[in-house]
Amino acid sequence: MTATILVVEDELAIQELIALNLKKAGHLVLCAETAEQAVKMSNSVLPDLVLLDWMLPDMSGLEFARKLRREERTKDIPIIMLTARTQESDKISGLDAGADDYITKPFSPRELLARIKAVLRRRLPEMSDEVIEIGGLKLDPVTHRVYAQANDNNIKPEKLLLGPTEFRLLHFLMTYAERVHSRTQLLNRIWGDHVFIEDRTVDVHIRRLRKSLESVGKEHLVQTVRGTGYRFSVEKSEESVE
Amino acid sequence: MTATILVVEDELAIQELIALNLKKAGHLVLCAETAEQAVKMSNSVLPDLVLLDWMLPDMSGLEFARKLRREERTKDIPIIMLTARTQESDKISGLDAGADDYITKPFSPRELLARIKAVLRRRLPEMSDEVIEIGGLKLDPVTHRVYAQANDNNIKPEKLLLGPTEFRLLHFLMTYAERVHSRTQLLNRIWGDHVFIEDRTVDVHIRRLRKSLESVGKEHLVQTVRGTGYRFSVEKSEESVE
DNA sequence: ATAATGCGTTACATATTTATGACGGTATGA
DNA sequence: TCATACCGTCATAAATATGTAACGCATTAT
Repeated sequence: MTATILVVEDELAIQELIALNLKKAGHLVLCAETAEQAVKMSNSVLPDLVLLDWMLPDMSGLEFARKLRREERTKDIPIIMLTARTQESDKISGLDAGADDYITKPFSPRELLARIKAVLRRRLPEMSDEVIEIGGLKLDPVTHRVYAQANDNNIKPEKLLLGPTEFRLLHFLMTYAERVHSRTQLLNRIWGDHVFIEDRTVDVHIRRLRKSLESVGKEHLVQTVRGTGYRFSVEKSEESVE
Repeated sequence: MTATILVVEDELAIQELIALNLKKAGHLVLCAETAEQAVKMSNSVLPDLVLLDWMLPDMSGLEFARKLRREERTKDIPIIMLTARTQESDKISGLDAGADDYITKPFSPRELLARIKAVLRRRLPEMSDEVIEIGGLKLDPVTHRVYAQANDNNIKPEKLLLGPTEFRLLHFLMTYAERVHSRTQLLNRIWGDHVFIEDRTVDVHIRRLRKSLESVGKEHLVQTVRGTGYRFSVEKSEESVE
């Protein structure tokens, strides 16, 4: 549940307060007072979510939201609007601009965190800390552990040891199970978007992940789709008969 | 859960009503009509939680809340704000200066109690005075002592000597056993939010904690999760099956 | 069939992250 | 006031994770 959150708010008292609460919840917080700052900031570090004040000195929050939505790199970032008003019309146009949710001031930190969690779960499921269980594998983001249910049904689940990258990789693949991801997609989502890394590196990490899975006989879950990429799938791919 | 609650409310009828309900729920209640009174009161008896009316005759609730947050002794006290529904919400500039929650009047006693309970549990779960016992370790918040049950079953439990920080660290980790915490999270929750302390310092305290645990052969309970943080866990993080 | 492409696998140098012991400063208490 | 306990930081060692290149096999295209 640790996300990078960009807070765009001109009232410093509020900004600080929000930042405080977000940090305490374990998020990484970036702050900006103006849309201009926010743009710069999001250019260097791509946030996972943007908390956006409705009224900003230089550009309206609405406008900034549109800008985010227009650009390829940022168009998928969830946005939560902060507004002091309660008028229905604001709600409409805020959501229109592509905001995922909006909160009217004043709001409690609890409400804020709840909304953030909800939005993240909706837009970036791999960031929510829910346990994922597929194909006899159980991955728990909170305890950071992966268990494999023994194939020969019965008996204790075995614990799986993974390096940091392999853990994220598996988490991502399991979150979007059955879907094929190109190496580039995996690099962007798991390594980050600014990195310059060889596509082939993904192969190696897939290899390492598989090796760990082999120790519990689950290597068939990570499948290669030739010419396309990789996939986590419960169904066996090709080789049927043995 | 018995807590000392300071109620700051100038309308006596409401104050009394609240006090009545809180007492009935087993809390110890302090009442103040003005911020000035409230300050005096909190100087003599440190409350566990403050119920604060938004509008006060001498000082705004907002200001009082800030004052509480500023001072070392009171900065961690949870605050719940009371606001009248009739007040224009956009006059309330932003979050309640660090309020943990807020309730709009009129509210039901049941709602009030529920929020109080939630805030207390959320804000200081590791402050509840319950003895925690996991993995052969027994930590008693009241006596501020930690005992280790000897591994080679039966024989007297050994007492464990810990510094203040190590005690809080262990208390926190045991409270949220099995969960992984990043260094930043640990700093925020155990040291406090405003602190400017190196992440690496956590390592050192973990080291000191482990050293103490070694003396009773329990050091395996505090585990490193590379790239993420630390965890208190009963399960060994090493290999599982052979 | 042969070439071209894609993938799996391994080895390895490098980078990153943790562990640890030492040090100076501060608070605490006798 | 002196002694002790604690704390935060640093330097260095140790551990382990990471990205690449290289090579060989498998699959696909020509």
